[in-house]
Amino acid sequence: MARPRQIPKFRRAPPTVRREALIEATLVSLRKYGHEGASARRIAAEAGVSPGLINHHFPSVSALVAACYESLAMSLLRSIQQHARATDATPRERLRRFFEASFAPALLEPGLFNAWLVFWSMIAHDAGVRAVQERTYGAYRRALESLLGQVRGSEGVPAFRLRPAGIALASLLDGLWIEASLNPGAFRPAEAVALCEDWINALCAGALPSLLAGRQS
Amino acid sequence: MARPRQIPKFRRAPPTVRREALIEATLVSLRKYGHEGASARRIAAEAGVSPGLINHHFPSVSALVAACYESLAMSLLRSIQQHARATDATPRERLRRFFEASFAPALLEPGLFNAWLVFWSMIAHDAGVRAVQERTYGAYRRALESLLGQVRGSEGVPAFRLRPAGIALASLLDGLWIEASLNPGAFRPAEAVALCEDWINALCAGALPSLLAGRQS
DNA sequence: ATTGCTATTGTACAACTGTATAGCAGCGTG
DNA sequence: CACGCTGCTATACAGTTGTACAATAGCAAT
Repeated sequence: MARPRQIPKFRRAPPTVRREALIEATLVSLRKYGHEGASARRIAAEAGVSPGLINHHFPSVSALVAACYESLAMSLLRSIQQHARATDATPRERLRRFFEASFAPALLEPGLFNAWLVFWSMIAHDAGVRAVQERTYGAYRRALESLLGQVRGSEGVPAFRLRPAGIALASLLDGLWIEASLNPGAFRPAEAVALCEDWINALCAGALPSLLAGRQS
Repeated sequence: MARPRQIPKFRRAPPTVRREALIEATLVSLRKYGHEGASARRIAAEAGVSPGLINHHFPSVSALVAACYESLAMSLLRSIQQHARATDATPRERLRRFFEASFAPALLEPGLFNAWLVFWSMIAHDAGVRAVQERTYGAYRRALESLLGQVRGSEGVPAFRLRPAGIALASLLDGLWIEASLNPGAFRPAEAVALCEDWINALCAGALPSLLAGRQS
């Protein structure tokens, strides 16, 4: 007794909305299935859509994954930055909040790490993904340099070279994040935060001489 | 005028030798092609052998990749350790040499990073690879703990918690290695070594309080 | 109610994947 | 020289992949 054509077979959506939905579905698929989640059919299924639709909105699957990479990286950075500057705190407190946000449960979820591995492994072969990597890494580095710059202006803090310090801090954060993702039991988030704070304290105490100004290497 | 059957179509090899050759070919293939290099046909082509031979010597391609992972990780660790304890030096010098070996040109070659990404991305889905990861990470951590233990015994060095310190140092090394692999121009190997040395110096100066003994977190 | 634009589907395509298996052939043994 | 063990090849299989394209159909404008 069902009336014919009561429920439509699919719903149209404006390109912008559909593209965003596909990017979101890609993220879910990558988190769930890792590298195999980057397949057109897997993503389409996750989005509840036919595989052909991907090529209608994106030139290729790689381009969709690249868009997903950019969207995710920028969104995470924004969220961490927002958490860091939420209070009118001292520069050191802002850094601490940045660290805390970097090791929040959502960032340590295993699926996120696997998605990131997909992005990284595509850098070598796909120019679009490589471009996203450079852009997002630059933004990340600039965010750290900005926070470090505020700390450097504080009293009693020796002049250190901002750019290398930012790169070094990014490495430390990445290394701890990867270690925590690969080996969940190795340490607790609070320990990672403490290690980052220790590093900052050492930097501000002049205990990291290779980063002090006036040196060449 | 070629005499018939002058050149044989293939050469037999004892299982041990052939297995080693397949592992070596896998390494080359992963370095060259990244994730796509983990295909049975690609590896077989690299080894100059038919695809079916892989399943004759290994239960599956994943098992071959896992064997390659273990072989490579252990070989690299041995090589770094050997370089570190070559001299009858002080513990601090041994650590410095460990760092230098960790950022030698061979370790920073882009292909190596891409091979590593393949290993890591298989951890989530393949139990064999996961087992290798746990074993090799354990060996790596133990090596660092051993070196750190010698440093801790030195004069004027405060008692620090060995295990967390080893994990933290492993994270720092990994983070710098990844940063250098992803972004070759970010810093030079010597800077990475200097950052590691700075960290050790800070640890020995008691400037990393979260790692000092007698604390719980 | 009909028209028309176009987002969407469904399918076809060639190329690829890992693995199983039947038989060929290298090479040590007699 | 012939035998036979077994490492090895070649092929077949059912599955996957990304992309292209004709046909369909949602839905807004009229």
